[in-house]
Amino acid sequence: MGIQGLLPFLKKIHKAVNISQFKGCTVAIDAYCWLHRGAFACADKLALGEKTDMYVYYCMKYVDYMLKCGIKPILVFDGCHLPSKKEVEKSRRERRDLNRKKAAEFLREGRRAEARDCLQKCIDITPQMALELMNVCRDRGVDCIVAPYEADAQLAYLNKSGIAQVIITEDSDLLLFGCKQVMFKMDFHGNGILIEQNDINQVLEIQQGFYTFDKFRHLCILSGCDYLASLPGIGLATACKVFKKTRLTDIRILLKKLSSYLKKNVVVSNEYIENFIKAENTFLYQLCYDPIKRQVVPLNDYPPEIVKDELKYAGSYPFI
DNA sequence: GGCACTTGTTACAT
DNA sequence: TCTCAACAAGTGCC
Repeated sequence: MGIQGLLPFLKKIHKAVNISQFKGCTVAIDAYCWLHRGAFACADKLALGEKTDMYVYYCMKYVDYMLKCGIKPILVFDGCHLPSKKEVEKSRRERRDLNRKKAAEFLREGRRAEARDCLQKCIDITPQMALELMNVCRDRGVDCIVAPYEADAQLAYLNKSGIAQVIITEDSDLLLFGCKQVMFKMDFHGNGILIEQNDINQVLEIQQGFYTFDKFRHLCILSGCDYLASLPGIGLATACKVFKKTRLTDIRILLKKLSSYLKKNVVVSNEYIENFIKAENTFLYQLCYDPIKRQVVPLNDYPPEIVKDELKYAGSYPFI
């Protein structure tokens, strides 16, 4: 998930922080991360359909800690699946089904430890489980937002618009969506690591005056992301080299010249280039909910030259 | 040696 | 019928 290896790649700019440093701030949280960890503890009960709300109280432990620190938490949940992710969803479901069948097999043979192992691999967070957490939060006066599409874009919107000063997640994609401050790996003591957008070029080392955030987004997409698989043999380090060499800003032209930058033959089809643009549009214009205006808006304003057709598959064009 | 990619382990809690 | 895994170590390529 996210960008393969992005967090270790940015190690140089990791800052050890404690959430209590953000006293007085509003912090938006990728609720799925906590739900998933909480569900892990009761994977067997969930898989066997036994009643449990352990995952809700796991999440509330974090919420209560933040309230105690004088922080205002906002929990953000995923909404609709992106049309472009249909195939991914299908393969995940198939993998879960397979593990569920294997678990049943192990149980019949009395091999309980192996069965539990498989049950943990087929954890899925249902909308029902998310709803239970939302209900407990709302009873406690804690705000929750369900994103029109992915929570990632919604979290970025809250951060960019100044509603939330910090984002808590485990997904490196949040940096690509344009968050200013993202905290990863937060534990029960509130300890975690902070990555700030302003520090990114300390790692990329693109020549002063030529670095833009667009280049960071481009090199991440090129290295492979959720919306577009990488070209064979290209990861973060190789993608970064390309953007250090060139001053081209037109990504279509840059991609066509990829072979000359890499000094090896890479096939860049027109289809790949079009899919690259669609992937980027998903990072730029995915639909979000503005809780102040009370309406659905794109993460960033549409530029005048945008081609509506390119947005259709990206959950970024309204009224489709 | 640096890099991309594969594989095995851990996560949770009692 | 129901929402996303991440990391370290090891391998093999250029």
